[in-house]
Order: sequence, then structure tokens, then C-alpha cells
Amino acid sequence: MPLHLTEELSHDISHAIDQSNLYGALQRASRRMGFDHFALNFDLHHHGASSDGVLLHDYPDAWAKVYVAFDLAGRDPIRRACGKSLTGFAWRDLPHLIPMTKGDRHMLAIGREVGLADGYTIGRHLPGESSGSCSFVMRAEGSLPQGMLMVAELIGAFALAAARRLTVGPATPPPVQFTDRQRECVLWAARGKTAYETSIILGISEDTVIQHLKMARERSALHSRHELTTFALLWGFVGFQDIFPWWWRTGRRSG
Amino acid sequence: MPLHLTEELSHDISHAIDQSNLYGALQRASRRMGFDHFALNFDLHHHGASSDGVLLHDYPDAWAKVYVAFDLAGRDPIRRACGKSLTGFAWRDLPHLIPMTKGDRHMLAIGREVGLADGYTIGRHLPGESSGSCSFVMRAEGSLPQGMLMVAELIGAFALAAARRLTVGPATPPPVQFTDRQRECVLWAARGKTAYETSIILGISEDTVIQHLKMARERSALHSRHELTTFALLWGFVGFQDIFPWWWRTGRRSG
DNA sequence: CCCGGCTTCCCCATTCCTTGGTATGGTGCG
DNA sequence: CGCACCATACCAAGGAATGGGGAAGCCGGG
Repeated sequence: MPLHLTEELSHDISHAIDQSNLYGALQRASRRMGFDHFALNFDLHHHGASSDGVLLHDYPDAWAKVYVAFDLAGRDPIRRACGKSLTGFAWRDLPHLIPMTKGDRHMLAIGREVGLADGYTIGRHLPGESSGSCSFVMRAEGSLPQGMLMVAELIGAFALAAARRLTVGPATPPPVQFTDRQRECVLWAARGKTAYETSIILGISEDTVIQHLKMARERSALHSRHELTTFALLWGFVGFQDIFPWWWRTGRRSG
Repeated sequence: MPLHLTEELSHDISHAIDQSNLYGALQRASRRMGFDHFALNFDLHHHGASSDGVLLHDYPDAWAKVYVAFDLAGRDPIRRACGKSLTGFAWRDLPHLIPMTKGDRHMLAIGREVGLADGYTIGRHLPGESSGSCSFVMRAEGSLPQGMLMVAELIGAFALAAARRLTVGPATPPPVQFTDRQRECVLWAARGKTAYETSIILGISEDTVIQHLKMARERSALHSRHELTTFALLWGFVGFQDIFPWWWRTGRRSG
């Protein structure tokens, strides 16, 4: 029966043709699964003002303002936890996923006050393209509908896929291309090397390294090396794999 | 019934205590769902030689060599498609997900020759931490077990979570802790702001921002802002989600 | 109550990065 | 052969980051 339910609910979601459509389908789905509220947010890692992403929810009004404040400060613990779990998670399990600060606990406490007691959140990431999360929330303290969590897992994923379909469209090419040398210089920059050090490593002059980084910045329309390295990481021009194995191998420590 | 099946199969997988355990559970699960083969790979984005990731499969021997060759060259189209889909996908739908090159088609053709006709692959990513994929494969041309794809979706996710658990360990505590202010300053640095700009944003003096960043570097034993922002991204003190949606919202461009 | 940690602010010298140029040789393509 | 692009190298000025100091107030734990 639950699988049948999944298919029924996912049908509406997968066939949503716009955001209000998706909103309705998600609201119906959340009720059918036994939840009181839902929230879906989906952010692109690029694209300008035209398509900013998706934020759908039927949270209490009182919560919206609070949430925006926390989120703008980059402090939403639930969003952080989405980066640390491959499957959905219950909010009560947050401390097992991420280190909780005082501010985090404060935010959750405010949530409980306005009627968001516990929830189950499904997060998905496509490195360099988009991230999103979909939460199903209970108003009252008590247990989540355990038998429905797997259904929620699927429904959440389909909803995020739908949001992506509505936002991204067919394909997302990387916004720029680097030359080999540019990529190499950015890599050593991300590893923390200065232009001079990189010039020694690559056996070229310091000015050349600076030139490559200059060109890379120009292509990306960025104005600092921090942005450049972050940008390169995001788009996979360099990977954490490229940086950290090297980092740990070379006797570097950070704690 | 299928949901019951999911719970039964996921139990074994979620309780696997080592890789051979997981192998057996996955093999049983793939058979029960009506597939002929399975493959799971899971890669960490950091940590040195000791724990490089997981690769489990019961593919024909003939395929292993071919696969390794393609994968080492970073050319596996299925892995590429994992970066472009939020849900599982059938191999036959690859052309809808990614631009297929001649080499990609060649690889799939070889697969069909050795008895890997079509498959369903579930991919998951945690930006900055790990990526993995789990495939369930049919030997013969024909249709995938349609009624089982949602089950496969869940089983695949649980298997990846299990692989992560076996690889990463229960929790990888961050090697240092930042104060709220430090984290905030690092966040704005990662967003590309200078110390002066950050000071305006936070309403404090430029020297204070410099001081916070100085302390953060000291704790991390790092010597440049590039390393600091990368480090913060890796450990989840700030997330790509925190940086880029904001980035593109504020009129920045890069393409 | 005192101590430690957090946050805030200030100074200075040095190094590094950014931005604007110019210029050479090589390579691949039509 | 032009042409575009890449890799290489250099110059100069101004802005930003780094690494050393010092110091104040606040708050919570022992």
C-alpha cells in the first residue's frame, strides 16, 4: 500500500508544470503521509536573477521571517546537516550529524515555539550545479510517522527533481573553461601556495603564474584568489580530492 | 509488499559491519529485486592512502579491466550522469542526461558484449566530502524491473550510506572549532569579500575582522585565506550552499 | 572572585595580490 | 599564411593580506 501511495503521490509531483502545481502536490503529499507542514528549497549555484531557485513551504508566517534571518547568515543547521547525510534525517538527530552551536539550538527552539516540533529532511546535491532540501514537519512533539519515512524519502527526492526540472531546464554546461596551465596554477593556489612558490614548483617565472591566475580570474569575472579557488572547487576544475590527499601527505596539520 | 521488501533488504545493508558483509547484502538485494548484477563505488574527497573508498561489484571479470581503464581516465559516462541527476536513472536514458561522446557509446557497447545490457544507477554526493554511486544491472536486453525501481532507489541510497559509514566512520569531528564570529568572517571571505567590506557588513571595524580571520588561521594552522576558505568548505563550517546561491543572487556574473 | 575565552579595537612593517599594460614564440586551424 | 589562442616573461602602482605587538569590556565556569 505505501508503495502504491508513493507512486500516486509522485505522479502529481513529477508532472507538475509550474511551482504552484508543485506546491499543491507537495502539500497533498505531506498530508497524506501524516505530516503537518512541508518546505522545499532548491538553489542553483549559478544563473543570474532570472531563475533564483525555488522556495515553497506552508510554514507558519511567524517562521518565515526568523528563517530568512538565520538563512541569510548562513546559519541554518538543517541546511548544514544536508551536507553531511546521504539519506534523509530527523531533526532530532541533528546533533549526530553536525556540531551544534548555541545559535543552532536557539533556532530550533524558536521553531518549536511557532509549531515546528520535529521534521524529516531530505537533502540532495549536484556538485557545481545545485543543492536542495525538502522537509516534512510535525506540528506537535511526538514521533514522526515512522512507517512513512521511506515514502517521504522518495517523495522528497522526486519533489527536488521536479524543482530542478522547473528551474534548470535541460542542461547546465560549466560557465567557463580553463586552460591546463590555468587549472594547474589555481590548483596550487587552492593548496595554499603563493605565486612565487607555485613558480618554483612548475618551473616557470612568478610573473607567469600571476599571469595565468590573472587570466583565470578574468574568465570567471572574479576579483580575488579566494573566489577563484572556491569557484574552481565548485565546478570541479579542482576537487577536494586533489587538494587534501596532498595536504595530509605533506605533514600539514590543522588541529 | 515491496515496501516490506525494502525494509527487509535495507536492514541487512544498514547493519553491515564490514565490506564483505555489505557485499553479500547487496548481492542478495539485487537478486531479490530482479537484477543480475550490482556495483557500488564510494569515494572520499579527502583522507590519505589508508581509506581510499569502496568498490564492490559482482560484474563479470571481463568487465573489470575495461571499467578501470575508462574510469581512471575519468570517462565513465554513468559516473558523469550521476552528477546530473537527483534521482536514479536507467542507462538507456543516459543521452537525456549528458552529452554522449563516441567513447561513451563505445564503453556501453563493450558492456553489452560482456553481459551488462541495461542498468539503474543511484548517485549521491556530499559536496566536499564524498561521492558514490550504486548500480543494479540486467544481463539481457529487455526492460528493467519497473516495479522495483523505487525500491532500488532506496536500497541504493542505504547502501551508499552504509559504505560511507564503513569508510568515514561514525563521525569525523572537525579538527578545530571556530567561534561564531570567526565562522561569519570566514563565510564572507569565502563569498569574496575583503576585510574592509566584511567590516561594513558586520558593522564592526576592519581590524576586528582581520583579527577574527587571524585567529581562525591560527587555530587551523593555515597561512592564507585561500587555505582557510577551502578548509572551512571541506569541514562544513561553511557550505557551497551558503556561498553560491547568495553569490548569484547579488548580481554577480561569471559566464 | 579570578581566570579564560570571546569580541572588540588599535598600531606597524613586510609580503603578497591585483590590475593595467607590453611582448615573444609556439601551435592548431581554415 | 594569417588568425586565434596559449604559454611564457616583464614592468609598475596601489590595494589587500599577513604576522607581530597591545588592550579593553563582557560573560560564564571553577
